[in-house]
Amino acid sequence: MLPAVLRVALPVPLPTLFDYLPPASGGGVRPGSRVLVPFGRGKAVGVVVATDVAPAVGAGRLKRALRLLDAEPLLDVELMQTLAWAADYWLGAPGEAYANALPLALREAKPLPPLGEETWSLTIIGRSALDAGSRRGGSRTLLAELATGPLGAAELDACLPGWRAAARRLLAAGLVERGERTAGSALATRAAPPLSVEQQDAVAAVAGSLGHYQPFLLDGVTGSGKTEVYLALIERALAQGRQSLLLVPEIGLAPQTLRRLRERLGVPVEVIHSNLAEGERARAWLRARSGEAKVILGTRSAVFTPLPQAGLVIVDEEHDGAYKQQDGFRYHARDLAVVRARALGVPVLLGSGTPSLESLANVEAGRYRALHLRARPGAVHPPTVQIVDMRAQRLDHGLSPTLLHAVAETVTRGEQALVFKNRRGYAPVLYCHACGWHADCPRCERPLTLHAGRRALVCHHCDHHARIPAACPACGAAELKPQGQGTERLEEALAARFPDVPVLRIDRETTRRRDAFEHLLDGLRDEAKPAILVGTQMLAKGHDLPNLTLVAIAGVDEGLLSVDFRASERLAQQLVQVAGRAGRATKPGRVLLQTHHPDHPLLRQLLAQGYAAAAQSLLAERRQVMLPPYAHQVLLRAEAAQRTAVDTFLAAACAALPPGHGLQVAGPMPAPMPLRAGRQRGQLLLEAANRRELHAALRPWAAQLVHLPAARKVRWSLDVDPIDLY
DNA sequence: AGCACGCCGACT
DNA sequence: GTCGGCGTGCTC
Repeated sequence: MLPAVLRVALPVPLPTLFDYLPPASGGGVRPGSRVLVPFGRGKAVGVVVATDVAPAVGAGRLKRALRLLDAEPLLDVELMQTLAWAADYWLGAPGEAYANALPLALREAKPLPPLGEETWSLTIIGRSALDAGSRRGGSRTLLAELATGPLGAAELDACLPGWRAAARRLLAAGLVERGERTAGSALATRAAPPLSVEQQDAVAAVAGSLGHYQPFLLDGVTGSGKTEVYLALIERALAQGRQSLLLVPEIGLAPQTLRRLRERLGVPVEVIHSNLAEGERARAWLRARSGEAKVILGTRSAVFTPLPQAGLVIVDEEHDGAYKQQDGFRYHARDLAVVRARALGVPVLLGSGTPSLESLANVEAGRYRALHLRARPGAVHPPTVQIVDMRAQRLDHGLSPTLLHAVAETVTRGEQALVFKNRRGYAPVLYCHACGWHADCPRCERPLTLHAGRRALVCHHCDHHARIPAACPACGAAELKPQGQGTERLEEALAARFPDVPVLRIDRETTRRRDAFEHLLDGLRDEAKPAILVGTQMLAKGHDLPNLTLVAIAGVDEGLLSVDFRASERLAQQLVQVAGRAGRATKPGRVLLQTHHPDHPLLRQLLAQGYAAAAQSLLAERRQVMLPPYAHQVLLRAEAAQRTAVDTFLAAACAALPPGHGLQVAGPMPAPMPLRAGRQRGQLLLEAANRRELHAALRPWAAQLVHLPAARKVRWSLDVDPIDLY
């Protein structure tokens, strides 16, 4: 009789699973349990995916697993199936899919951390200290956060980074105390605001599907109250004792969502994202697994949270590219959320004011049901949008008189203006008027961005830094001119123009510290004082600024001219999202859009008919030329120091394609950025109208690539449904 | 991905 | 004479 053999997924980027003899201590090994195994010269923690398999290698090569780590499987059947599906679909290494699903702390051969969560609360003197306002800075903020009740460490991490220092001080002073929270601690709840008819309809539609799989696309403009719909549905799920998973695209959006969830639902909300301390992340994951956690809020990786009592899955801002992992195991959390919902037998709600063309196509095909929120309850009128033809105006650092005039009017009224430019730094090019030389990155052959504040030229592709030359290195001319505008330059120009109004720049540079962003915005939220904000797309998301009435988009032409077929979709989404910042409360909003292409059909249609119509046109174009979502793509990328290594590998990969595959093949060809960080880059794009055929052909091919001799000389990756073709 | 083995340069 | 550079090969 054959010995019982375990098949184990190990955290290595190989397409293989590894077979082991069961640990000496005997049975009880089930799929979903972790085992510690000898691997190579060391040890590794793996997940058992099957027991009693026929070994894939000779019995003599089998090693014995060292130890069973979980008496009860850590991953349930549904999650195991979903992970297997995901590894197969995204042509990933199975071991990497499992590694992605487990918090780091659970990938170690240690006992599981206890489930109870560290909590902090105000003492009586703490409350009087808060009322008396005797503390300052971080301590004061922490006291204020705790005023509504005890908070878990994870929640504090999310809403108040760096809170531990303050907690230590306040603990020593006896103003706060530590506790431990287990299931069922009731929290204060706030009553739900009355829902609009549209919101009620949306809630009723999804609630009617609780208990079985049904995807919904909730299409609601900024300020239309999508979050209230989510909250009402989570309440319905809670009433049935069911768990809800709410995904948001980035950590920055978590604190405000968390605050609202916490205020409204009388249950602890778990937060899972990659900035969380690993111990906390593991605890939150385990509380979800135990069913104790009823509401889980998280970013991309939270899609792997176990949900034994799942009731509902929600993906907020579903169009956001942050849901796609861009290295290693390249899964898409939104798509995986839908697959999980199907496996779990629960409804899934994808929400966005600017839905992805993929989701709109799914509505069109009858796979998703569409729900609409058209009204903006908070706003009297939708913002008025006006195109400013830059060709007809004399520009001051890229700002037209019309734009400057509008900003002046706004701040004179005591209101706030946002100037949007999706470009960091001072100027994207440093240029010599005498000979035409411009500063290029030696490792990417792309223009270096001038950063005046840092007194450096910086490559935004590889972070290469260079000194600013005093004279033109080519012809010796004394004067080099910055060409184009970044946020830094706009900030300078606006500060010079409006010396009496605070000008705040908000981009990756000014918000390096995680809390800085929130602090900057908090200062603008309450008081009705004028200000000018200059920023990149960081400002396009979330963040309610009631006194912001003007959004001035300083330039979008890069998006109109890009070769990437997704650029126009992204541009439309970005414009609508950033325009949505204007006039959210009772004041009417105004949007100005500077462009050199005022007659561009996309802009025209977006303005005249809105996002939905523009998206339909884009979809029609995609259909006509058979691009996604009407065709399916897989991209093989490769890079190496030598171009020949890249070419050889891609040629070999191309030759290895199964004969008669019926796929469209583009390439091998240089990547849109053929040189990056000193490495030569190339790609091979495979396309098919039918996803099943594409996968059938590529599955064996992908497994074969690892064994190509040429593969060892390059760094390569496969990207299924790529969203970026750089 | 790690990790070791394995052959060729500048150092105590 | 060694320490160490990273090419190549393997992991059940």
